[in-house]
Amino acid sequence: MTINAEHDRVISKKRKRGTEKGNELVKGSGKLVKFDDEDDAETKSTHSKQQISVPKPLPVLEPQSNDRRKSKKERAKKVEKTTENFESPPSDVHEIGGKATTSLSGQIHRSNASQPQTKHSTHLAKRSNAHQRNETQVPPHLSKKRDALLSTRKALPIWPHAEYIRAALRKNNVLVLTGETGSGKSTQVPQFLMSEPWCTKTIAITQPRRVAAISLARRVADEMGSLLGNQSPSAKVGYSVRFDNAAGPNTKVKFLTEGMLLQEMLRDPNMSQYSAIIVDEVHERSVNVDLLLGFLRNLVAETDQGTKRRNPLKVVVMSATVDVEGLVAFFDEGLAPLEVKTSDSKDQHNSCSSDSGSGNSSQKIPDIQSAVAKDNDQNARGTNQEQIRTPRISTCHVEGRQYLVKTVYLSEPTQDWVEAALKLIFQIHYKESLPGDILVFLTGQDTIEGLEKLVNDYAEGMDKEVPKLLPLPLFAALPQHAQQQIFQPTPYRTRKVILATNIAETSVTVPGVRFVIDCGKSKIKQFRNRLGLESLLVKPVSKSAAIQRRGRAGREAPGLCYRLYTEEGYKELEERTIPEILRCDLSQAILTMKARGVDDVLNFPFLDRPPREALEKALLQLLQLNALTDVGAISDTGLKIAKLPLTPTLGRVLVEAAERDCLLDVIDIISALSVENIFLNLVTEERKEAAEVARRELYRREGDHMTFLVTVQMYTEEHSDRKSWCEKHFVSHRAMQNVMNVRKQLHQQCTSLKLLSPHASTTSSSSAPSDSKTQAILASLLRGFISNTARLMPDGSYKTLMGNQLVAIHPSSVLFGRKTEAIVFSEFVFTGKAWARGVSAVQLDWVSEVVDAIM
DNA sequence: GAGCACTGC
Repeated sequence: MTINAEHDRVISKKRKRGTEKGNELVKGSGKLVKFDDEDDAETKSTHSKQQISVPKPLPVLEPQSNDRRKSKKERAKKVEKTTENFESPPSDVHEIGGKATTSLSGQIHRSNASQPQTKHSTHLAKRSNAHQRNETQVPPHLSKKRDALLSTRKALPIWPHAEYIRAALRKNNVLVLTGETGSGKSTQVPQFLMSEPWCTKTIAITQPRRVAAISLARRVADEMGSLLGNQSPSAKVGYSVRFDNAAGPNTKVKFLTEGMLLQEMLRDPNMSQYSAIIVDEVHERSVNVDLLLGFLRNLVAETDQGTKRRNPLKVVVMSATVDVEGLVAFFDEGLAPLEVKTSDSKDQHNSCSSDSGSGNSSQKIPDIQSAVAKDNDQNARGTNQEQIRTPRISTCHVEGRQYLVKTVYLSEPTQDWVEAALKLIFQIHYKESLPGDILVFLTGQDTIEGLEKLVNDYAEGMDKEVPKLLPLPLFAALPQHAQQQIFQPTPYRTRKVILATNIAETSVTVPGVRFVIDCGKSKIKQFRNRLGLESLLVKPVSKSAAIQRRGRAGREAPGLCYRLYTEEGYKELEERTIPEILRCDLSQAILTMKARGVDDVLNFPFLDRPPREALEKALLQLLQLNALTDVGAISDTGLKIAKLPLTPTLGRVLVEAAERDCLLDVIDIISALSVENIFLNLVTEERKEAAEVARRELYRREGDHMTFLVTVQMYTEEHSDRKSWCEKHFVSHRAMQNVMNVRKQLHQQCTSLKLLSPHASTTSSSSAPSDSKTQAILASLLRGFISNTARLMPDGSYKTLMGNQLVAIHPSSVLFGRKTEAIVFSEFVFTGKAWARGVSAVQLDWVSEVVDAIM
């Protein structure tokens, strides 16, 4: 049943029944099977099953005010009690001193350190304090904060492992550290290492996302009693993300995004300013992290052989889930074969492991264990003698802090998980007392908005005694202020229902969630090499993603996770999400490798090796862009492109524009292409029509790219009130601010790459672009996007010039519905149909001109 | 005729 059909059904039913309310919902719903969930969802079959009883009559709800206060008090009591009984931190104190929760605007909501701040006077604390005193004068308010935080730090599961971690890295250059959410690894490990004898320079610690890098840096600065790098020259903690560098001359611990470190690596291949690189959140397996690990493996192998660096580079690889063996083998294979011999390699794998987080267990330092010897290594050397492996890669595992979450499956599979989710939302709402918000994982904006409407419609008919339901959508394209709503305190007698995409899986931590509903699907991007087309389709999630989603229910208290699929369905899921590097267009990654000096990309140490076809396709593409020479070496053009924060195609467009004397215009266009949609997505017909009129002065018949140019130009020329200019034209002000950031960065980089004269004006000509200018701009676009061209067919459809692939102009394009002899487009996406987005009209002979120039 | 999950430089 579609959302709309369901919606109609609901409405008509509501009209008929009037007062029967939400109870109706659960009737006829598939029965749910419930399992007790220990740690391991995979072993369910042995667990006792129980049928969830379908709709109880309306639960009698106690007066909420008392109820809520009482339960809070009770919980507080529980914390105290636990603290008395155990030396280890109470499990209620979740993530103390660990990650700060970040909202999307970068605001930080730190978890309260509810740990009583008693005076600890262990020798560790003394040592730490004395150490700090000797170094610099710390302003009193900073040292006060630092001392207050110390007890919280000591309560972290990772704290007892400090000495082990230090010893491991004194002995070996590589440490693989697994630690679950809340273990404190991201904040503590750099602090453990910074006063080590080998640590004469900076420690870098990478994060996949900007907000994480910034909030962790703030947290660690507080813990160390330091300012941030840009606040004072003496600051010891800093961060570096795009558009925001807060690292100072004395920065000892530097948090940065993976992409930022890769860029630094292009300038300084040996990472000579760092003593250690900590790569965090490796399990997310971004393309950047895969490249980093490959580069680091080579670097470690080089320093292992005593070249280039004075002190060997230390590498810590940190990951949440366990693929220790794989990571250990990965780094070990890079090292030179060892001469010595030893007994059975299997027994050598003893690692440090925390004692279920109880904290006081591991004061004794375990032996540093060795990497597992690889069989094929031995075979390669053609000897029957057993090889000795001196320990070379250390491992360590630290428990996290997570409450138990029960998992509930459907007893029968369902096609309509929107309906199933709707039923469950109300079932939970009627059955479970407050507080406890619901987080629903859905696939996209469409289903989210559909379900939001359904929940609202149903909720209208609820009894007045029943607490209210507040559905809140959450997806990346949602305006900032709307996203902020999930961080607002829940109103009195209300339960929030957050309807989210997988943005809530990693990027945004939603507070207050006790119930998770997981539809088991998500939209996955997959690049098709042969067509040069990326598809975005709804696919089943992996087990690890499902586990991650479930974990969102247990961050503040024990929780419940409802999976809108059967237990059998769960077992059939892939173990892990396919790493991005196996799914994406590799041209940018390959260019980065070439720029970093990797000549033989086919034999680059990939953690997961992309298929040869994908690598070759990317090489071919780079060759076509003249980023590589005929022999496959990086060209001058390629080097320039690699340093730009753009895909190789867009980088090539920019270089071409410099030659065709339209660089400033093309920078404006590319800046607009680099951010999310600059034109607001409008819902109602009324607003859509109003927008059509208001944007008339922006739209250009040449297509989207010239429209972007005019929009950016008019925006920059608006000096009085840009915000109201945006409102007037139904343009996203936030997107335009991002455009201006990118534009400024591109101006700077083009200047330093000598594509732009330092004296050039920073604004493109304000008057409407002449025909010849327009043609130069479109020719530059064609140079990069020559394979993204299509011609009009007699039947009115478009087919790509290379590949004869059917393609339609996307409804968001200003050329939507228009017929023109040929088009060039900057995006080629398949979502049920092949769409061209970012489309410009061109003439066929321009296309052949560019083709001739390339051949 | 109809629609994009999420990061990052």
